[in-house]
Amino acid sequence: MDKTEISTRPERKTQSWTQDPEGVRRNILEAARIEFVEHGLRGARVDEIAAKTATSKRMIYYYFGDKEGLYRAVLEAMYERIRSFERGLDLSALPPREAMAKLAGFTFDYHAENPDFVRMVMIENIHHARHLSSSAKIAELNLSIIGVIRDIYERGVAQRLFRPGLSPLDIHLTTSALSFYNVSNRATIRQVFDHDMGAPEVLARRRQTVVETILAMLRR
Amino acid sequence: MDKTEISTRPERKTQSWTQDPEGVRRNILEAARIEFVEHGLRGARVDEIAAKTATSKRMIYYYFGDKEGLYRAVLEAMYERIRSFERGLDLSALPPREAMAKLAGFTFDYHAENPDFVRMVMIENIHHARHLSSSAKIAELNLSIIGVIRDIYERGVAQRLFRPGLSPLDIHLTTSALSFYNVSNRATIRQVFDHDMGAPEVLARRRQTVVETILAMLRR
DNA sequence: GACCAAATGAACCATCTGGTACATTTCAAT
DNA sequence: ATTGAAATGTACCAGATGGTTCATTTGGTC
Repeated sequence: MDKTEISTRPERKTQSWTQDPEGVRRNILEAARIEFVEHGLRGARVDEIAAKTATSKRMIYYYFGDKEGLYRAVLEAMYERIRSFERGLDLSALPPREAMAKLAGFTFDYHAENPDFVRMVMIENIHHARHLSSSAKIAELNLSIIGVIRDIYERGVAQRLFRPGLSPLDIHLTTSALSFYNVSNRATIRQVFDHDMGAPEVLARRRQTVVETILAMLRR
Repeated sequence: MDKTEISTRPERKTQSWTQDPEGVRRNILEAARIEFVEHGLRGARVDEIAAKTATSKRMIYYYFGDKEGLYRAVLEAMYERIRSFERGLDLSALPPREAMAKLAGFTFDYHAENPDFVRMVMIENIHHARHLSSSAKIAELNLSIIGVIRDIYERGVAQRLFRPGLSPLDIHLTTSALSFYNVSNRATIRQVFDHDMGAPEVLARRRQTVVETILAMLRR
């Protein structure tokens, strides 16, 4: 079947393996995540992803269709992951200020601990979020965080702890921005200010400032 | 000199033009900016840049060496541009709170009005800011903004308007984050929350919240 | 144990893309 | 007018890269 006879490989023309579709899928997804996060959609090389895999490039196309299909799969998997973490929070029992501080702290920590997620969101924004279109899961995820914030905020306003007039989205955007930026812009911040936002002490200090800022924003 | 005789072009084998090195340079830079901002470093196509140019691909390599050289040139030009705007501010005459509000407002507006700059910074961060290394101009630029903030902040602390204990960089990072995020993550915010941060009313409202948040952060 | 769809391997290809070779023209100094 | 360096046009290429073709194997089902 080989068109060429000059192969230097041994006589073996066939090979054995065990089937494991789900394992192969996960394995590809993991390798792809690393590559896309590091090099972006266009910068990532399919051959390089395949090389990092326990299987072959053939399998990438078999399971994911094309490069963009693989990218979308990686993106979805990352968004699904964050949801599971968020569910672990139980804020409805805490008083408003404590609840908000805990939520802000969690958001800050999640971003700091998951730079891959942050980079993926950056990359997706560069591409105008065109791969994030028709995913019901994502809508659900984010509606839920808004709901959590609304609950805390309304309790806080009712107790005259928070100033009225803000929208839950305002609060979420502020929290996200202050959590996202340190990670997303870490490289330019280091170059420009010679200040490493990834250093533990720096990060801890920044965390406190961010939480305090959120609370200051809410104060009457 | 043509190796092929099947050209369908007219007999003309030579052509006339006027020399204009600086114009050509600027023209290339402008076309490159558009392409890099839209597609990123790897995504941008040199042929496409050349096509948007009044001249040829040959000139790109003549003036900028290679694709990365061109990218660096675009990046530097954008950083230089923001400096000229910043100089226009005169904040030393204003009282601390007003000065800080004006600075925050300016920062917010500059980001909102220059999404190209924001995208370029995003792209550079994706690449770990490796093209931003040895530029003295950039260091100077950013040192100056820190100096401006320090001046305002120290006056505010001396007048017991601001709480002590913050660093100028803290304040700058907060201002930047709140100005950057709306623009950098506009695409995902729209997809996820069905909320367009680019709409004028939305932007104006957000601007006010951001300025208020900065002031709240500083308040004793 | 025959059979078939799902799963996998290995080589191959068409095209895109950054970069270059070479000839030619402009412009300023002499 | 001459000349040489800077500037420009045209065609071309080598390698990288996304994607495909074709054959083969596995595992379950009857």
